[in-house]
Amino acid sequence: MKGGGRGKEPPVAGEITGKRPKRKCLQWHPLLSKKALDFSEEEEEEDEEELEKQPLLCGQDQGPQVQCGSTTEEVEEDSNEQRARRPMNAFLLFCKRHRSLVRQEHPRLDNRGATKILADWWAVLEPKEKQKYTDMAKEYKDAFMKANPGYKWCPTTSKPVKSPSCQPVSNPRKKVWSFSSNSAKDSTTAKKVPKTDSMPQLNFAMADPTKMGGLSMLLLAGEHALTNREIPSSTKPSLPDTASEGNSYPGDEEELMSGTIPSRAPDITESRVKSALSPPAEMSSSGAPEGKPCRQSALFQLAEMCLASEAGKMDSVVSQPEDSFSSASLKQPAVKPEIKEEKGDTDDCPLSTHTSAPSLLLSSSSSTSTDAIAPQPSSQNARVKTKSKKKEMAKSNDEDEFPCSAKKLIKKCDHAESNVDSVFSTIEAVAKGTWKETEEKPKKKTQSSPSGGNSGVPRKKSKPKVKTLVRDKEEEMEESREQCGQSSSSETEVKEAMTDVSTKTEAEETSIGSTEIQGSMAEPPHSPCSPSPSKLKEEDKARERMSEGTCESNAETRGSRKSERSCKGALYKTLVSEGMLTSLRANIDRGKRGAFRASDHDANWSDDSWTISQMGPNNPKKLKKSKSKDESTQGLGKLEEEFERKFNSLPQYSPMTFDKKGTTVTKKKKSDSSNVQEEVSKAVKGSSPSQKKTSFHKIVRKHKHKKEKPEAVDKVVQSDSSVLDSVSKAKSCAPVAIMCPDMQGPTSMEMLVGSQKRKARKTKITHLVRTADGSVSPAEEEKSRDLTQEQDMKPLPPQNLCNEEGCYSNPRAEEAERSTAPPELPAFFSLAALAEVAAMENVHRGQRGLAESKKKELGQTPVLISCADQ
DNA sequence: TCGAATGAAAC
DNA sequence: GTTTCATTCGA
Repeated sequence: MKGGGRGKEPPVAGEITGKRPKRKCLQWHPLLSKKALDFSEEEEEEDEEELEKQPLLCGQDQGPQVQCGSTTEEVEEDSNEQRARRPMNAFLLFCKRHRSLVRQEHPRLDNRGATKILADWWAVLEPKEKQKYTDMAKEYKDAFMKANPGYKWCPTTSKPVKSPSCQPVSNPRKKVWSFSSNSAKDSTTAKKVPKTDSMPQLNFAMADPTKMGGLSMLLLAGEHALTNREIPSSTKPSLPDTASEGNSYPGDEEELMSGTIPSRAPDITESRVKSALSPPAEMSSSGAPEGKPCRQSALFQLAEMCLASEAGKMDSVVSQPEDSFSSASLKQPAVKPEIKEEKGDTDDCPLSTHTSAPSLLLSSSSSTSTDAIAPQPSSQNARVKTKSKKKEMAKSNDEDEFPCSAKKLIKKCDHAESNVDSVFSTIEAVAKGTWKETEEKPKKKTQSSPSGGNSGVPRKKSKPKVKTLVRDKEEEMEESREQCGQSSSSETEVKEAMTDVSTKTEAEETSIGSTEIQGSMAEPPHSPCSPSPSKLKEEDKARERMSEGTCESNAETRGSRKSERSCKGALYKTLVSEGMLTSLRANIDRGKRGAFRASDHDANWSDDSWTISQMGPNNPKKLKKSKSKDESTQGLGKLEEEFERKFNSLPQYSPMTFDKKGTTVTKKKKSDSSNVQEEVSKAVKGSSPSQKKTSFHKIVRKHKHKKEKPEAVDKVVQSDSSVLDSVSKAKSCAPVAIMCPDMQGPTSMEMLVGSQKRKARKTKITHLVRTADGSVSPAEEEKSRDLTQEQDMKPLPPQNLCNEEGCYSNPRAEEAERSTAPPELPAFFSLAALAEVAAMENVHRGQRGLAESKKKELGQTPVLISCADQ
C-alpha cells in the first residue's frame, strides 16, 4: 500500500482505465502527482499535502465538493481511488510477508517468479495457516471499510468523469485510507489530521465525532465496540498506550517476555518513536487553525490515557459510571474547559486531583521509560504529562485557567464525572501547552525520555516552586504523587518518593480534607498507564499494576495510611500476579493473535496481541521490509503500526516447509496419495477449488479462443486433472467422495495449484498452455523446474518448522499448533493425528486459537476419517 | 510500465 | 462471468 502504491501512483497519473479516474485528479493536479511522489518519501507530509492538495484541487470546487461529500460514496470512491488502496487480500498479505523469503532463496528470481513460487506456497499452505492470513485480510478489510465506508474496490469508471469537481472534494478524505464521509465537511480538519498519520488523521477527522482521538483506522473500526462499551474511551486510547504501559509493569513485561519481546520491542519502540515524533510534527504543522484537531488527536490520546487512569481511580474510589467518563471525555475537549473556568473555585486547587492524574501519568510514563522496552512511547507520555504538569503548575499563567478550573470543578462536583471532565480539560490545556512546549522544548523531551522517572521529579519540583504558594502545595502534592508513581517504577526512586510523599501526604491531609480522595487518586497514578487496556485482561493487569504500584511504593513506606487500599492492592496484586497474570500470559501466549481475533476483530487491530506475536527474530528481512515500509508510512502512524504489527505477527513459513510441501506436491504429480489429500482437503475447505476450477476453465477457454489446441487443453485438463475432476466432484459431491477418490487413485494432476490456474491475465495465456501430452509449456516447465530445483536444493526435512518457530511468538502455541496441525502435515489427518488433535484440543481447550483451528481441522476430519476408514 | 499470483469486489 | 486492482520490484 504504502511505498509500492505510491510508487505506482506516479505512474498512475498516466494510468489506465479504471483507476485513471481517480488518478485523473492526481494527474489533473500537478501537485497531486508530486504529492504522490512525495508520498513515498514522507507519509505524513504526504497526507497533509494531499489533503491540502485535495482542497487545492477542488479548491474552487469545494462547494461542489461538499456536495460530493454528501454523496460520500462517490466522493469517497474518487478520493479513495486517489489514495486509498484496496485492502490486501489474504494472498497478497501472504505474498508480502513471504516474498522476501522467496527472494532470499532465489535471488535471481524476479518478482514474477517469486510470485509464482508464492502462489505455489499459498496453494500448499495449509488451510489453517491460510486462515490466519484470511482472517488478517478480513480484519484489514473490515477496518478499512469502516474507515472508508463508501469505499469501492472498483472505482466506477464513469464516476470519475462525472465528478472531476467532486473528485477534489473526495480528495480530502482519501489519502491513504480514504475516509469518505466526514472528511468532506472538514477539509481543514482532514488536512490537519493527515499529518500525523494518514490513517489516523482520517480517522480523526472522521471519527472525531467521537473525538476519541482515533488513533488509527483500526481503532476506529474498534470504535463501535468501544463506544458501546462502558469504557470505550479508555480502551481505545489504551490500545496504543497499553503496550507502553504494559512494558512498565512486571506483569506486562512477563507477557512481553513470553511473547517475542525482543523483536517486538524494537518495533514498538520505533513505532512509538515515530508516533511520538509525529504528534509534535502535527502540532507544529497543524499549528494554527486546525491545530486543535491534531492536538486533539494527540491530546486525545493523552486525555484518554488520563481518563483511563482516572477512570481506574474513579472506579477504585468512586464508583461512577464509566460511560459518563467516556462521554465526558469525548465532549470535554472542546467545551468543558470553559465550563470549568466558570465553575472555577480557587479552593479546589489544593485537591489538584487532576494534576495528580497527570502526575500519575507522568509517573507511569517515567516508569515505562525506565523499562527498556518502551522508552519512547513512555517518553511521549512523559513529555505530555510533564508538559501537562508544567502547564498546570507553571503555566498557570496562560493555561492556569484550565487546570484551576478543572480543579475547581472537581471540588464542586465530587462526582467522578466532573472530575474526569476537569481532568480532561486540564489535560487538554496541558496538552496544548505541552505540544507547544514540546516543540519549543525538545530538551525536556530528551531529558524526560532518557532520565525517565528521575527527570520527572526535578522538573515538577522546579516548576511548582516557581508557582504561587498555594499552588506550591498542590505542586508538592503532585510531586509527591509523581514521586510515588515513579517510586513504583523504581524502588530507589520509590523510597525517596515515599519519604517525600509521606511528608507531603500528611501535609495534604492536614491541609485538605480530601486526603482520602487524594490517596485514591495517588494510587491511580500507577494505573493510568494500565487502564487503557481494552480488554478485561488488560484491565486486570491495570488493576494489578495499580495494586502493585500501591503496594510497592505506597504500601511499604506509606503502608500505615493507605493500609486498606494498599492491602487490597497487595491482595489483588498477589492474586492477579499469580492467577490472573498467568491467565493473561497464557492468553497471550496461546492466542497470539488468534484468540484475540476471535474475540473481536475491531479490537484486535488495536490489540497488543498482534504486537505480541511473532515479531521477529525469525525474519529480519520481513521486518526490515515492514520497517522500511513503516518509514515510508511513518505518517500513517498507529494504524499502520498496528497493521504492521499484525502483519508481522502473521506467521512466516520457512521455505523449507514449503519446499517439503512442494516436494510433496511434486511427488503428487508422480504419485500423489498424500499430496492429493492435502489438495483435496484444501479444496474441501473452501471455495478455492471452485475458483481454481473456474479460473482454470477460463484459462482454457481463453486458450481456446486465443489459440491453440482446445483439444490439447481439454486433454490436459483431463490428464492433469483427475484432480480437477475430483475437485469438481467434491463440489458436487460430498467431500468424502472427493477424498476417497483421491485416496484411492492418485490423481495424475496436481491440483492446479497456484500459479497455473489463472495465469495469464487476458493476454498472455500461452505460457500456461499445456501440451496434449500434459507436458507443460516452457514457462510452466521453468516453473516446475524451479520448484523441483528448489526442492532439491533445499534439504526439506531438517527444519521446516524452525523458521516457523521463530515466527511464532509463543512457543506454546506453536508447539500446540504444530502438534495439532503441523504445517508439514497434509491437510488430511490420520486417525491418530485426529486423536492427537482432539487430545490437544481438550488440553488446550482454554486456548481459542488452537481450539478453533483444531475445530476447523476436525470439521474436515469427518470426511477424512471416513476416507481413512475406507 | 508490465507482469506473476490470488482474492475480493464491481460491473 | 469478466474485469480491476491490491503488493512487489526486476526487467
